[in-house]
Amino acid sequence: MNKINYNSAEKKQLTERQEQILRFIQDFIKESGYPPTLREIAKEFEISSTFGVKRHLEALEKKGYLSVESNASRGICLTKFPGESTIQVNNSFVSVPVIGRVAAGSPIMAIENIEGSLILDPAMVKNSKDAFALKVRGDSMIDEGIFDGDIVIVSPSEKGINGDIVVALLEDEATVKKLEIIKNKIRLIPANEKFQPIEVTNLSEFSVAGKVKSVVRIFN
Amino acid sequence: MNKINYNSAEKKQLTERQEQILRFIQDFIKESGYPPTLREIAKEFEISSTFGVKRHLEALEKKGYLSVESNASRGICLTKFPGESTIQVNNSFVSVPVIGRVAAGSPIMAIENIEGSLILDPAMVKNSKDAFALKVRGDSMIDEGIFDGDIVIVSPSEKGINGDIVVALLEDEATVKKLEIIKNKIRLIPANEKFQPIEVTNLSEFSVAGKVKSVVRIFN
DNA sequence: ATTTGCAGTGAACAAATGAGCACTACTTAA
DNA sequence: TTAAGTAGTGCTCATTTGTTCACTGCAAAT
Repeated sequence: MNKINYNSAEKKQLTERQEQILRFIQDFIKESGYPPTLREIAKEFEISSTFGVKRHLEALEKKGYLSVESNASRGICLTKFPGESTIQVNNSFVSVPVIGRVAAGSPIMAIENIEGSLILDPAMVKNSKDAFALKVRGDSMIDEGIFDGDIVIVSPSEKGINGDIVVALLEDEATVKKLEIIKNKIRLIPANEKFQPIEVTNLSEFSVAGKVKSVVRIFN
Repeated sequence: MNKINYNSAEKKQLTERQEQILRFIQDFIKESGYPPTLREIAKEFEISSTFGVKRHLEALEKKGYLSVESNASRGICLTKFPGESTIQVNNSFVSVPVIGRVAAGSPIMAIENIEGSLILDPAMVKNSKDAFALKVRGDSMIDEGIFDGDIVIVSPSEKGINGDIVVALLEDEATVKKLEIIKNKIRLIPANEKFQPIEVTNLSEFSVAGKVKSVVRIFN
């Protein structure tokens, strides 16, 4: 989460001209579907030599805003929007299934349970294989900012450590709670004074479906 | 000559070859950021003449899958996505710019302010053109489940009605608040007892950047 | 049997395009 | 003052790239 801020600190400053040109390139691609040539950029800014443009591109490339393919016409590739090396803008995205109800005893990813799918940024499911989304019911986590109707993104490959927010399967019901592991004792802590912590005694009826990686709320 | 005036609404059938080529072009653009040349396509399919490729493009153009700019290198434009500044890469997801700080007086979408991009499900930006994402600072909306560090997705085309959560620009600062409009009086209501509602008196220094469509929180 | 549409070859040509050099001019910082 | 960074001109040159032509082969439809 702090990642985005982190990079902005060392973000390379653009000159007035460079910013204009970068903007033009972005708009051009938006309009045309392909990047402009050196001469098309030159014409826009009334620069009579392609060489001048080329050096602007080199500057933008050095500062990490785009990359230019040698000897290729229109070989400009926006490195995305500035910053964030971890998020590849290269149209990579993640589609996760949205789980509605968790039926008693059935595997959580059973097709019957899948309500739809959600396209997400890779940053929201970081490193997690087979992530899925779950609609939250109830108010037990409002103090953590997870409300009734919110969607949590769950990484089933991470079973959670002390302090993590997890989706726990307890007696065939799925609940979102904070995991507390102290001296082999497991407790599920709600984030709402009105609810009581749940002590896990019967381990055979308890499992962690996965760790909550992110939360999404969609206003109507 | 057969009639070509088929209904543009119905799907034009592609031949095996045409479909392969269309797919290749889509992938190429995704990978490189710019469309392939005739020769690059020819090489991929081991076609030795650019003419063969050109006629495939003409076929795809007639069938409405793309358009080709005459005499322009890499002048292929997929007709699927006429995107606005919110880059609609295709129908399945949306990429929105993430705004970090909002510099005093500067336009909110100035490049300096853009810290990255976020790929989202269209459902999260519903119908909104030019949507953007904003990182929230401060606790003034915790009762609405919007925490410090959360990312709100903002639709700038909607200026908000009474009761909406909006991003308000007040004296060159952006804040997320609940909008209250009663009898020509505008108030910004925080969702936190510790904060006081803000009465908007000086309309010249007040504007609504957009309505909050959704909230995203990413755990570390 | 003939036409029509699809798929491709090979070559020649012209236009579009990127690369490079030498030189000018302005600003800012050491 | 000198050096470095930015912004540009005018001009070649080599390459890339789209355009076009005549011709082949195949399969399905008429």
